[in-house]
Amino acid sequence: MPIVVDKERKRAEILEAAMVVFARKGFHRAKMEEVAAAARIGKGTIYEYFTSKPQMLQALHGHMLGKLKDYYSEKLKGIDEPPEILAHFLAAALASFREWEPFFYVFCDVWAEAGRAEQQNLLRMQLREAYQSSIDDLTRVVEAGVAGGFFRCEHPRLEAEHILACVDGLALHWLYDQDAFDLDEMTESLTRTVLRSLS
Amino acid sequence: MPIVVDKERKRAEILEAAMVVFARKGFHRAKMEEVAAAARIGKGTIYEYFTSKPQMLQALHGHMLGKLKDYYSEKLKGIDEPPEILAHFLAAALASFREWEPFFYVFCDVWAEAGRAEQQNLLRMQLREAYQSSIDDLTRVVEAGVAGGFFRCEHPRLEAEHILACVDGLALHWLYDQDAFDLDEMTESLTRTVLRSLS
DNA sequence: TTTTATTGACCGGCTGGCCGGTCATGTTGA
DNA sequence: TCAACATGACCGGCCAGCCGGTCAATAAAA
Repeated sequence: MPIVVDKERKRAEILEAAMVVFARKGFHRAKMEEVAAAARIGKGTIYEYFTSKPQMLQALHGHMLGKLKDYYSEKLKGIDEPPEILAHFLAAALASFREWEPFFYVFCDVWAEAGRAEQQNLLRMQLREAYQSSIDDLTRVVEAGVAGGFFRCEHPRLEAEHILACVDGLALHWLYDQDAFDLDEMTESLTRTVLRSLS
Repeated sequence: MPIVVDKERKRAEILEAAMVVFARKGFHRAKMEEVAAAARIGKGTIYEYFTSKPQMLQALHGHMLGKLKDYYSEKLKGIDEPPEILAHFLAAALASFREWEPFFYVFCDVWAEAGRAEQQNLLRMQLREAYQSSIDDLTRVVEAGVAGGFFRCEHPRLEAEHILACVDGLALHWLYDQDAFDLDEMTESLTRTVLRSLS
């Protein structure tokens, strides 16, 4: 039998390379050849794993969502009280700007692409689902806090949407004006604001 | 004298056309020829008014910032009390999603481009300045509210940043999942949350 | 053990089409 | 008549995706 390669593993390696290249140059400016070079493979090999450049972006998006999800569950492991969860979530979110900076650049491309695509577009659906699932998670935390007597809140879901929007908006502003932000200060003040608005 | 054209006016017309095309297709997929067709002029004529495609995006961005600014000052005209100003600002902001929808699509492209560009890049500087000036305005409103006894707030600037981030984040989410948002409901709840966090 | 056959993995040169930008050639109206 | 303006055919660089082919590793046969 011929060489057997761990396809899954290699695919992930290519996606890691793609993330670096896409993040730096932008999806449209990045060349498949550059991605290949970054992954130390030939251009043609990419097409053994992905069918097209847009499909690769979609795969990369899924890959990163998975990693971010793992990151959050790691950061929130073993924390039970809703106010604590919220505080750690916000801290993790803002810390992720630095830790996952390349991802947020790619996210800009994804937003730009998905917003224009038709509703059934895979990338767009993936984005919607990820967003809804984040909102769901956050809503549950707020509801648990209300049930436990930690929070007061009439519309947990709307509150969750505000929080998530705030985090995403900060990510955006941070990306193009990093110097204007002190992430630690921002984390502290955001946590204070959020907890206050829930009290 | 030969034909005299109102250059400024024509330039603005081209930018309006560009906005429509860029919004629908995205900056990179949009062709200069399409912009020209939308503006009912020849492709070559575009280059009488703009030096390149990226420069055109930058000009468009400036154009839109100006229109948005006018829009806000119109909406906030004659309103004096800080809580009122804030409420009207938020209402205007969320209403602008619908009214200026194309602009927000273009904004996605601008974010993606500017984030990757070097610090001195015109587009990036324009974005930074617009952001800082919005923050400044909002900070002044909060400070006035504190001075007038309407609000309590220890860090007006940070609070202003949260508010603006929240608005921008909502714009983003709304763009790719409009069905998930009831803008009126969102306006009401956001206003409530913001005013509560300042009380 | 050596030889041959088989197959999956990998590769990079090539090409067709695309598109930003230019410029030679009008066209217009004072 | 001519300056200002408009134009679209054209050019040249670029790049996604294709495709013909190589290679490496094993299995099977000798």
